[in-house]
Amino acid sequence: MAKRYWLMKSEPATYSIEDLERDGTTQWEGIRNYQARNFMRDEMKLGDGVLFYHSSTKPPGVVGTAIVCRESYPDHFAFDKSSGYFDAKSSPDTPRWMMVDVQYQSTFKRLVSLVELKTTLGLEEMLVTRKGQRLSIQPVTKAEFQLVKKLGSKKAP
DNA sequence: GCCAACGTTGGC
DNA sequence: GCCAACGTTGGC
Repeated sequence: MAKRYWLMKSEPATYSIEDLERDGTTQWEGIRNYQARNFMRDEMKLGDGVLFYHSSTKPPGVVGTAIVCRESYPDHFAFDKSSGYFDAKSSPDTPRWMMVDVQYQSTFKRLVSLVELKTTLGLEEMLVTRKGQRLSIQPVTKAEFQLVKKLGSKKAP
């Protein structure tokens, strides 16, 4: 199975690339959307590349990269009544929600903004650029991953 | 199984 | 803070 590539959104107020750099690795808990869960459960494999995207910020955009370092397992925050991610319909016997762990890889020299993704030849097809696209985990192509990484590792265009 | 109501996401 | 887009829920 060839290595695949993903874009994962996070609100920096909740969890930022700086947090990931500090922690080294993190659990990607709290995904409560079936499509996103299915990507984690069925398709994200050890070693896959991740574009780390900051959402709900000015401006939103890709800020670094990470690597999938643990394949899917139950999101136990769904079992914890005191967690904001609690879901009564998920239990240890029949877990509804899954998560993966990701490992810090790099912080870009500069943010590659959503506007730039939309206007860069070769990136305009990325799901994140589409109106109304809210999926917090999205597949990206190898070419898109490499191009975004290249843009982010250079100073402003 | 339809669909209206509601909640959430996330850019602007 | 607004609101468009979309997903989920629940009555029927």
